[in-house]
Amino acid sequence: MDIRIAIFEDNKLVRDALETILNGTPGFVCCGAFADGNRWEADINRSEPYVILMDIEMPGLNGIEITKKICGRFPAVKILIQTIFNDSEKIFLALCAGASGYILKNEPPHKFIEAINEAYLGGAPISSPVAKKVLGFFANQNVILVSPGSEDYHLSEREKEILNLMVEAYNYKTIAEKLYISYETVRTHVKNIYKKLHVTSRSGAVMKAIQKGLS
Amino acid sequence: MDIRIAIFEDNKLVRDALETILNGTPGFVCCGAFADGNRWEADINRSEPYVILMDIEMPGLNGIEITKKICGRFPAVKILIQTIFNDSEKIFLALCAGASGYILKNEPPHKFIEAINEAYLGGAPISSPVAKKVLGFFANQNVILVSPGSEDYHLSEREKEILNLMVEAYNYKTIAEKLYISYETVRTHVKNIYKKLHVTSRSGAVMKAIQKGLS
DNA sequence: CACAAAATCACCCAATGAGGTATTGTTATT
DNA sequence: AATAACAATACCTCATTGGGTGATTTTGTG
Repeated sequence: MDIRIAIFEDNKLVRDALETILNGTPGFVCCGAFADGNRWEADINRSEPYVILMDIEMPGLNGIEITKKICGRFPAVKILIQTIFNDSEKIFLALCAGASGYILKNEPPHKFIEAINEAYLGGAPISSPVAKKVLGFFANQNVILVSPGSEDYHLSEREKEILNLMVEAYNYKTIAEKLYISYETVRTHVKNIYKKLHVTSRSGAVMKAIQKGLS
Repeated sequence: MDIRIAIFEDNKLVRDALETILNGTPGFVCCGAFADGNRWEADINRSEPYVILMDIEMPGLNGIEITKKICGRFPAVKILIQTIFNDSEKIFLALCAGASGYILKNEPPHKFIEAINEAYLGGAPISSPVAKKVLGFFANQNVILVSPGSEDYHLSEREKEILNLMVEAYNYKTIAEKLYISYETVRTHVKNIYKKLHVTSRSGAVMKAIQKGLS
C-alpha cells in the first residue's frame, strides 16, 4: 500500500515539483496539493493523507497554525514541516504545535523521501541544523521541564481566565475591572482555584500555573 | 588529522570493543578509555579528545554529572552520550548537561562512526527513538520556553536564595526561620529584589523568577 | 423539567504583604 | 583609609490577600 501524502505549499513551482517527485517514487503517492490552509479540514477529509508536508510561510493561516489545528482534529496524521526557516522561534512553535518532524528545504530529494518514510513509520525526522538548534534549547537552559501535566485540576474556563490574570500580576480590583465582574466575585473564584490547586497563596497558585503549564 | 576520541564506559568488554572499532577506522583514533569519571579532569588533560563517548550508568559519578563538569571546564569538547537508556528523564537531563548528541547502544558500529563524525563537525547526532522522545517534550507541552535570559538582574546570592524560597511559596516568617535571620531582614531583601526585578508584588517576582530561569 | 455545575455578589475578620525610612556591621576593592 | 556593595535589624502605616459563610442567577445536560 502506498504512503499517501498531502502537500501544503503556496509556491506553485515547489508544489508541483514535490508532487512530481512523490508520484515518481515507488511506494509514495501524492493525494493532494494545496496552496493554502484555508480549507484544511475539507482538503484532508477528501485526500486522506497519512503524512502531510507543511510549509510554514503561507498566505492566510500559516503552517504552524494549520499544524496545530490538524493535530487537534486528525491526531493520527503525521505532519512534516518543510521550510527554509531555521530560526529557534519557528522550530519551537512548530514542534509545540505537534509536528512529527522538521526538515529544511535545501535537503536533496532523497532526504525528503527518507524523512517522509520515517515520519510515516512513527519516527521523528529532523534536519541536522534543526537538531542542533533543538539541543541548544536544552544546553542553553532556554527550556524547562514542566511536570507530567497528566493531572487535571478541573479548572473552569472562568477560573483559568482569572488564574492567567493572576500570573500576570494583576490585583483583584484590576482583574474585576477587566472581566466586568465585581471584586468579590473575583475573590470567590480565587478561593475555588486555591482549593483545586491545593495552594493557599497567590504565589503558590502562580507557581503551579506556570510549572504545570496552566497558563 | 585524525579525530581524537575518548571513551568513558565502565563495561570493559564494551570499552575495549569501542576502542578497537575506533582505532580500526581510518580518520579516527581512540586517545583514552576510562572505566569511570573520577579523574575526568586529568584524563581529559592527558588524552586531549575532540569528542567523548559517554556512558550514563557508571560507578561513582554518573555520565550526566561528568558531562556537566566537562562542559563547564572544556566547553570545546563534544560529548556524545551513548547508552541503553531511552527514557525521557535521562534524555532531558543529559541534554541540559550540555551533551552534543545522544545515541543508543543498539545502533550498528557504522552509525557510531557517523555520529562521532557529525558531533565532531558541530552537528547534533540523535538516534531516531531519542529524537521522537525529544519532539514529544514539545508536543506534549512538557517543556516551556524561558526567555533568552540574557538580562542579568544582579541579584546577590542571598537575594537569589530568598527568591527561591519565595517561589516555593514560603511566607516571610518561614523564610526567616529557614535562613536564621529576622523577619525584617527578609522583608528588606524582598524589597531590594522587587526593585531589581522591576516588580511590585510577590507573584510578579515568582513569575519572573520561573520564566527567566532565576530559580 | 430537573439537576448539577458554574458564575455571580456580599460581608466579616484575621493574616500577610508592600512601601518608606533608618541604622549597624561586614566584606571586598580601589 | 575610603568607598561601595551586601547583609542584617527595626518600626510604622496602609493596602492587599486569605478564609469562612451564605446567597442568587445562569448555563448546560440528561
